[in-house]
Amino acid sequence: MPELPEVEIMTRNVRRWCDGRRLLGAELLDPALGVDLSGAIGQAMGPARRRGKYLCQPIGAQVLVLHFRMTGKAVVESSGPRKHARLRLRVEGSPPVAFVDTRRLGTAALLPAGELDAFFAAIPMGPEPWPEPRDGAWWQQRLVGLRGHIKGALMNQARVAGLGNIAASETCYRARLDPRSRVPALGAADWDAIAAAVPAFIEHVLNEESGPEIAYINEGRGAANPFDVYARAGERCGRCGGAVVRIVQAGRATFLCGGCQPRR
DNA sequence: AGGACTGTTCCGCG
DNA sequence: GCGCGGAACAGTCC
Repeated sequence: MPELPEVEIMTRNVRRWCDGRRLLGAELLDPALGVDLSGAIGQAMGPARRRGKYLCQPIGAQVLVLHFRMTGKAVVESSGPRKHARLRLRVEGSPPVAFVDTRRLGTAALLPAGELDAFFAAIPMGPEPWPEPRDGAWWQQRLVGLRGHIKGALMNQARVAGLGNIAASETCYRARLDPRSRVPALGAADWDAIAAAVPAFIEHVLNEESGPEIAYINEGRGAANPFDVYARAGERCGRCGGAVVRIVQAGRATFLCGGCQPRR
């Protein structure tokens, strides 16, 4: 699924496609999505915003909340209907905007704008790591009490929102930290390194992937891999020349350089 | 054929 | 009670 930077890109795109325009119609192509937009037809759409990995699109007095899970995307259908579209919004003066989601794990909800805060309050989701500056002390405080490895801790949405499987590997790489290091073993310098690595990674992805549609590196053969270690097992580390390896943590793939990410 | 996959939630275990 | 890891969800692509 899209992680924080990809959802940020999609949010900016949706804002450009929808903000200030009227919703002319909605097609629910996958009833399992379970969202009824009939009451929102004709309403003006406001600026989309992001919270964690959620995208929120105001429509009149309501908000459409999307979560993309593993394979979801918000796309503009400028060249016709897309395969795996689950929901299509017809937008005044703009091509349709579709929620495309191959594996259909994504979710959607439509709620009164006034209930959005309560909606998020009911989801265990910590504060945003970006764009507000966060220092090492902030990170240490957010992850205090966790005893597992740092990679899993970085992905803990209840502590800090938005970082996913790729961000966790890439953050550890940038921080020169073995992702298997236990949280209690980290020192002040490690927390500072994490604090610097996270925004650097997010902004790198925003620069690399911004465009009308985010690309999954395992999708087709087109997209170049914008990451330093993710999906680069067997390649050389661009920093020390060591070998990038793939390991499994909690059932998920982790990538790291065996040469320059010592364990704490 | 079998496994992998940018996420979340539920369950059992320690 | 809390934290952790595995399984399940689902479809496609090697």
